[in-house]
Amino acid sequence: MLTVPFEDPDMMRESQFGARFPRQDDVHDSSNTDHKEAEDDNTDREDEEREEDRDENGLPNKKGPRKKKFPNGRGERVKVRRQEANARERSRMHGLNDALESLRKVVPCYSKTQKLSKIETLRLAKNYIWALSETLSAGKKPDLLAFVQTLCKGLSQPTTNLVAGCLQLNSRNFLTDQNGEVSFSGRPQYDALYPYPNAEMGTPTGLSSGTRDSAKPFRPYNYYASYESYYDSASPEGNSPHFDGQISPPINYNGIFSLKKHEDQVEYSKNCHYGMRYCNVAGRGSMYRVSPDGHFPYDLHPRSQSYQSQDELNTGFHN
DNA sequence: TAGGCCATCTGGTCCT
DNA sequence: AGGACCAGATGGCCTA
Repeated sequence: MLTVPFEDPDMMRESQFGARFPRQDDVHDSSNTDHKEAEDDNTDREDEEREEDRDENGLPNKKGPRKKKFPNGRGERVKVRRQEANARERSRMHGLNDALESLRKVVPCYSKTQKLSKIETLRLAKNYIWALSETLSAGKKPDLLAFVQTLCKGLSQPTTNLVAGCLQLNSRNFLTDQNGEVSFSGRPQYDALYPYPNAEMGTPTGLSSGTRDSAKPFRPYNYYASYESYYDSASPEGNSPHFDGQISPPINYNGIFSLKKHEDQVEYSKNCHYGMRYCNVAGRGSMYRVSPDGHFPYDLHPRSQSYQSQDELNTGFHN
């Protein structure tokens, strides 16, 4: 239950996140609410008094917002409606925040203790969708650094640090410049961030060797160039003035690229802590799950299969 | 202390 | 008429 009953002022003062936020009566008069109630009761009378305080042109002498004048009894009804509207608005915003919290949980780097801000959550989600879309459409094993750089594009430095930290990267490797561009400098802790170091750029989808040779040495790669190749014509961040609202992320698999519907949200929440898990492949209506165990996002598996390592992968992103 | 982030209130607009 | 949605204003909390 997100909505706190409006009738309970004490409850109203506690947000769902535990913080105390002021109500309007706090703002105007923090001493007590009785004064506010008394003030409300006198609304109509005040209107009458203000009516007398006018200049020769009939304009009010007092500065500040004027209260509307209502016939007898109507002011009270307007007040009630305003209170009800406030309650609905609070409920609506709580629902919005709840949805945002759900979004936080399915983008990388979810943390209960260090929550992403609203705007950063939206940016990261957009980048995440973009990066996954690009990876799927490319049909190649991702360059993880490029993937992370895409995730961090346009994010604030603290959020970039958080993402990098979640991936056990040295955040200094992902420097965000003044334009929001993320550039790479330095050598990544490749084995730590890339669970399948055998990745061979250019390996066709589903044809990866699948071997996990963690001893394979890190191969130098032009990460920034790879990253840029993701954006020949568009950027996931607002740096490209043509992106927002005009360019959609790449569509994959015959134009079908969808998150699992919310109708069984419980299962969705259970299975999707890490992020996007299901996609409708080739319009066949089958739900496939991207298996981190199978070198996500290359190997698509029927949803019926279970992957014990999913939680392990989630651990890498969520702390 | 300034700035970022947030919840809340509020009035306006649009839609049913 | 009433509800949903939106944006501006406001003030509290937190952090660098």
